[in-house]
Amino acid sequence: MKERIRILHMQGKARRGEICTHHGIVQTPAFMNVATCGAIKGAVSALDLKGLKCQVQLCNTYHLHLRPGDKTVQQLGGLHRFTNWQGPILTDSGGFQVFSLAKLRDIQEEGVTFSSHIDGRKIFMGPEESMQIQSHLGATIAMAFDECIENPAAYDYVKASCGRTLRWLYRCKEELERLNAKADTINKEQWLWGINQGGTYEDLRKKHMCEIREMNLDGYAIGGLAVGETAEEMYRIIEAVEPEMPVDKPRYLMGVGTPANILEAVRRGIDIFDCVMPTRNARHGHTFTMGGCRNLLNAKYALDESPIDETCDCPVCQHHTRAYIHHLLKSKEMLGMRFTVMHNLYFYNSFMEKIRYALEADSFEEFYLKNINRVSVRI
RNA sequence: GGGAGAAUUCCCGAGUGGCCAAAGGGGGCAGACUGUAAAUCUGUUGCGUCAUGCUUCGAUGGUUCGAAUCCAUCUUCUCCCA
Repeated sequence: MKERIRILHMQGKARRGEICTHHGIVQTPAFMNVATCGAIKGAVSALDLKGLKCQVQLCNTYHLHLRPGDKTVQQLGGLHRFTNWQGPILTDSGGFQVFSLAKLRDIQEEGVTFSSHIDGRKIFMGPEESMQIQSHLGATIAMAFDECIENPAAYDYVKASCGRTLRWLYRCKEELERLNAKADTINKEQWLWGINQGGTYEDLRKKHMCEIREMNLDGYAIGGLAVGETAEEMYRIIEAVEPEMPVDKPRYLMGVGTPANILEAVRRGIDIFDCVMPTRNARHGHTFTMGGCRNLLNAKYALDESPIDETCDCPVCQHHTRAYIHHLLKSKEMLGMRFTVMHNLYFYNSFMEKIRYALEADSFEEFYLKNINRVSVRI
């Protein structure tokens, strides 16, 4: 299979590349903006995203299957037409919900039975169901259906789970190939990215990565990180797995993370990320800047007429003050969340852009040293 | 004009002699958040030179070893009958 990422430049393990999809090119390192239910939470539309340097969106299989239903999205022409976002879309497989809905599930070899978080009815999802749903949604990239295990977990459980996730991956690949060949499929070139698991055990991680690498998929993710282990353990696992990852396929670190996590991971060879942090934290007033984080709900901003970040070019920082956004958030006006979400997404997307520029200029290491501590401080 | 009831900490509202600086909720102040959670979670919220100290439950006076709780008077408010 041909390469799925073109590496333009490298500095150490860090890669500057581009992923050429049939919905457009993604310049990497890149951040995927999370639109779980087909919408960025905080009333930010596909139209807005164009002004926020967003390259690619992530939507969720499980959520869209429950509502409005993947068949409905299919009837409406797929996610691109439905949401009017014409760039690349990746759909998460529902595997993470096996983890996050832990109290409502039953995992078997065939698949997982969930209780819907909406009305409690039983939902069965296995590899085939996940692929069928993702095919109906018609995203650019489908993620494999996996089991994400909380860290720390017992070695024997992780080992057995990796075996099952691998068997599920074979089934995912076979099912998606079948679906892509069907006449009525919206996206007949839908890609499949596999997901590495193995908890915090380097040997299981490497073995699993080698096994899924053999399947020659369109991309590879590292999953099951930032779910309980320390940041140092996460970096150690990335370092252990990375040498086993194909160089010509995108490398996706799922669900990560803070700006510092992203810098550390890019430095260890990761290309693409997603995380709810910029959007979720924004809704609670937490905003990101290159100089650190500030919580606009804090009383000290009540009379502050500065923008969120004096150095930021985002649409919000061009027009609105901390005092106004503070008031909107305190009043629980949706506009407040919209503003902080827009700012944070712009921050994440332009943070990735700065990383790309630094890589192109061979100054990534300087960029890393200058910012690794600065971006995390509270201001 | 007659009758009934009520006033509690920033707000609402429990508490009817000691276990009460006073439940619970809201609001305030702060923290958390990593393949989503707008709707969540945590801490804190009379003052203090903080190990048992001080002031506080409409006001004043009283009963009692001890009062937010009982009594008297006053003030304000609500409802009912005229």
